[in-house]
Amino acid sequence: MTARLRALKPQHETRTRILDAAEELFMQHGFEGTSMRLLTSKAGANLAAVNYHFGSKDALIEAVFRRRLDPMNAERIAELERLEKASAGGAPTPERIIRAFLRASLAMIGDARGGGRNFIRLLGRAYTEPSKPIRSLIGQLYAPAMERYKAAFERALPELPREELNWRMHFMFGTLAYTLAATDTVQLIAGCKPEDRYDAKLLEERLAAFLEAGLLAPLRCGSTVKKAA
Amino acid sequence: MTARLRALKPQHETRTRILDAAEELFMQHGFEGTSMRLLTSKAGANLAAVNYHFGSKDALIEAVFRRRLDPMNAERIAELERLEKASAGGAPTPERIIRAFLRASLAMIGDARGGGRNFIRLLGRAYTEPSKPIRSLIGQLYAPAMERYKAAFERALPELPREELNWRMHFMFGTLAYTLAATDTVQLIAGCKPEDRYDAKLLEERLAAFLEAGLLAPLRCGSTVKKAA
DNA sequence: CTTCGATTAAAACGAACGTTTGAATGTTAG
DNA sequence: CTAACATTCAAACGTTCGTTTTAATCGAAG
Repeated sequence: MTARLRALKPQHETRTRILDAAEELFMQHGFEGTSMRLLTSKAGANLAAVNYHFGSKDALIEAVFRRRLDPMNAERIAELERLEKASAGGAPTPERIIRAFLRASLAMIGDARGGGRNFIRLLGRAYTEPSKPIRSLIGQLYAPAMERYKAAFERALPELPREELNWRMHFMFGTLAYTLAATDTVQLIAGCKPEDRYDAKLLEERLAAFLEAGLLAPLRCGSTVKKAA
Repeated sequence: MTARLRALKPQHETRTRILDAAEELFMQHGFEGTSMRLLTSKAGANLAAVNYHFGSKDALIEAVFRRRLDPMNAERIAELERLEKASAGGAPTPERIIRAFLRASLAMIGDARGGGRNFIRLLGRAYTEPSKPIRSLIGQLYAPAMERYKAAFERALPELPREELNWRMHFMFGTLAYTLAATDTVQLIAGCKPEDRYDAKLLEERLAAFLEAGLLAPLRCGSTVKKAA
């Protein structure tokens, strides 16, 4: 009991140092490209520390995602519920829902010191990660928030066929993931000012405008989706 | 001279078998996750064959991309030039430019037998690849087509600020890359019929509608982008 | 001070990696 | 047939990987 308490502090210090180092190195070199030796030396820990504290490299990867993704998704859901309460009965507008979803990601982009930026870029990469366990972990961690937002969009866009909504959410998610994951070196389209790239406010405006328009795009069959509110 | 000619057939057989196997395995397990032993055994070749024919694993990776990307970008540019010729002087509409760009990617999605589908998904992953040499290779291979399309969009949307266009092209590219790379397991938003996922025609309609709307989205400052034609 | 549990440290483990080597093989020109 | 060539093959190279082991270190409780 007490023995566990006194052990918590130093344990957590090393644990978080490892998590921070892993976050950055996984982002820079990928999971397989990051060796335990490089990782532990960057964290200022012994080579065996990862296996002692986390059990294995795979368990460390999972811990890296859980540390940030759990609170992030909780925040996303809270933001949505706040929004729904504010609109008292009626459904929030698609734009507001989109902005609520974006906000948690964009807040982390601005957090360069705390490592949030590293994580958000790492996360963007994880969606296209070859390793099946990692992808299913991400999917599983995301699922609750995803369900809530899907339901919110369905209520906001009752005229949009469900299947079309699925696809458009897929597209929206891809745009966000790619935008976040893209690094300075993958500038296929040159010309974005580097200082703007991490400006959360600017990014939110640009992304929200693009995504809202895409989500509300007219259907090919002639009928258009009426803009709510 | 003649010695080179007679050697070409068997050489190319093994080479293409290796390229095909690499394409599929790189997509499934990533570059670092694919060992030469697994790769060569799948290709029905000796372990040393890769180093004999390509020089190294990295050179093989480059060859995998070049084999498909060079003709694909040439096709993209040809499609655009055809479009510009058809519209005789005036700029093609954004929708047509978008569709021209999509077509080359979507044509490969339909090509499951020839391995095109494997490659297109591999390509989607490569944009967020941690390895710097790979990213810069992709960027370099894409650059010529990218410049042409950027110029085409600039002519089609003279009222859209250049910087905004850069961002929106970035978004569009992300949507496409993510959509192509997403595998069956990364179905964060469930509900897409599996048989629709590889239907090039359907995908083109859905993507074109979404991307065109996003590209033409009204600017926040009040002024909107007029739809051309 | 002693004891005990948690943590750190150094060293070694076997396995798998990309690559290289040198001989065997098959194919074609002279 | 023989010589010359590109290709294939089995084997081994040295390195690095993730993990395990065993001993040292530390900090509070008794």
